Amino acid sequence: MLAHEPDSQASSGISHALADFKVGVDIVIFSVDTEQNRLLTLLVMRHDAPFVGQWCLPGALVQQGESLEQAADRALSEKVRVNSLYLEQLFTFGGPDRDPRESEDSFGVRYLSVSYFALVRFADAKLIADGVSGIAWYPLDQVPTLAFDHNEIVKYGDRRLRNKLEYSPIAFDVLPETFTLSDLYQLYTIVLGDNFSDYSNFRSRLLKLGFLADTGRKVSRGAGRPASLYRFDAQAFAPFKDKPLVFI
Amino acid sequence: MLAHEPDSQASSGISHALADFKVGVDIVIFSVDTEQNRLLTLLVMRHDAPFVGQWCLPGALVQQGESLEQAADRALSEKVRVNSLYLEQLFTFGGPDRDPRESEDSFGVRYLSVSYFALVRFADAKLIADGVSGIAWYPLDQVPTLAFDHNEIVKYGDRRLRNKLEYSPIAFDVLPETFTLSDLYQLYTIVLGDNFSDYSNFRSRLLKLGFLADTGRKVSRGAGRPASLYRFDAQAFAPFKDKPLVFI
DNA sequence: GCAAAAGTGTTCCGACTACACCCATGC
DNA sequence: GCATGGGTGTAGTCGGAACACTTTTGC
Repeated sequence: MLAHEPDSQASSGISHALADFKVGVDIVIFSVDTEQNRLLTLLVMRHDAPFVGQWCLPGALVQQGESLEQAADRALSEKVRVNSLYLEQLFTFGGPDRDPRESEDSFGVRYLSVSYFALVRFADAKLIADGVSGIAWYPLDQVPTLAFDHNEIVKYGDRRLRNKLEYSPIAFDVLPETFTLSDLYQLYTIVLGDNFSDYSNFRSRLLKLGFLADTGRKVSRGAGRPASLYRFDAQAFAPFKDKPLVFI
Repeated sequence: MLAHEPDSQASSGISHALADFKVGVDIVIFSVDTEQNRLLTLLVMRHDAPFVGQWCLPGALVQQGESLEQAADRALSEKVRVNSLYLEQLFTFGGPDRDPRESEDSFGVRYLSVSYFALVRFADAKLIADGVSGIAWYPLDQVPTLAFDHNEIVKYGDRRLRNKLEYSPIAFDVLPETFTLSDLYQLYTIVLGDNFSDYSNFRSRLLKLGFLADTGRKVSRGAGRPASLYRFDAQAFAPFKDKPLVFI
């Protein structure tokens, strides 16, 4: 970047002053509650102006010496304690007037948001309740109106989630360590909507690929035949890396 | 973004000061020279410090009141005059120490780069030679060492180009208004490498999809049977929008 | 036994592969 | 005529869709 120096822009007449920025990161954190078959996203309650008392995405402003990813990690770990984590940059929103604080101090700084997309395991994600700020998992279809342009970011994250699910093994970052094939199928159904595939076809396709290892253990959930517990075998998956469209 | 106020970070001890940013946009501009079967990217010569005399991507620093996309558009139109244009955000690079200017003024501002990905038609892309700065199309496989982390951005853009080509109609933003099926096939071959598909199969698959309209005109290029000129029919393509994997 | 959930197998059909072959032009 | 590139057709094969069926559990 930065092919042009600040001075090279002063050449012509009007208002070519560079904008000053603060940079924030906002994270759409997804998780799946396999018990209740719900796709969840983490929201926090704002307790400062602007948008006091409104829900928004977890986020943080980038500090000196801190990388974007570090800031994202910090924002996340302030809100929830996790073991495994998938994190990926989403999109950068940087138009003027997206943050009301800009107008307050006129020539002041502009706020730019680099959004991130995260996946965590629901079972081992412990929310950090600090007693002050509200924090909660919201089913994706019940997300209220959020502060700033955060609804747009959530929508963007949802799109990415659907796409990723189809051609990369992120499902296993959301599922517990061991899971049944029904769990896996449920997950796909929850995210991609019903009738994305027949269960039995889904089943045989995935097993044929050979990176799901049968643990030998079985689990019985209410009535019906007990299901085998599987484990994702990263070794066996390696050859599929970079290859398109493995799932679904 | 910005769930946390600046003051909320001053709570604990050490250096929690927010970083100050200038934001730049850098564009990887791709074009395809169908005459010579080359995939090209546009580079400009730096004539300011740092990295004087080195090639880099076209870019600009975001000015007050300007959106990211506007800045990208400005950076592009300073260098090349085009009719049609495909523009899409790529990735945001924002780690500390990616720009040597940061260290100069110690506590000074940090430079963040939002990279964009652009496609233009080679035939009607007129480079703007201002007599001072060098500017040139480089074959992608001959791109030299660039200033900053721009080589990384180019690599990223190349990946995106390959992916996009497979499931969206961006090819028609690069090809001339009318083109032969060989032109289209060449384009895919140039970008994706040889033997991605048989020509005759590629041909019938695309024609069957029905969004390539035969103009009735033919063109003869040297020996051999003249080829029909086709046109991309956006209307007819509409139903395929949002559907996965149409091409290849 | 019966319902419920897991797991297996089979048939059908469309799509992609890999060719072989025909057509129109320049020289 | 013949080389060159454009365009058409076909047989073989692979994989997904749909659905019927079997197995193992709880009650």
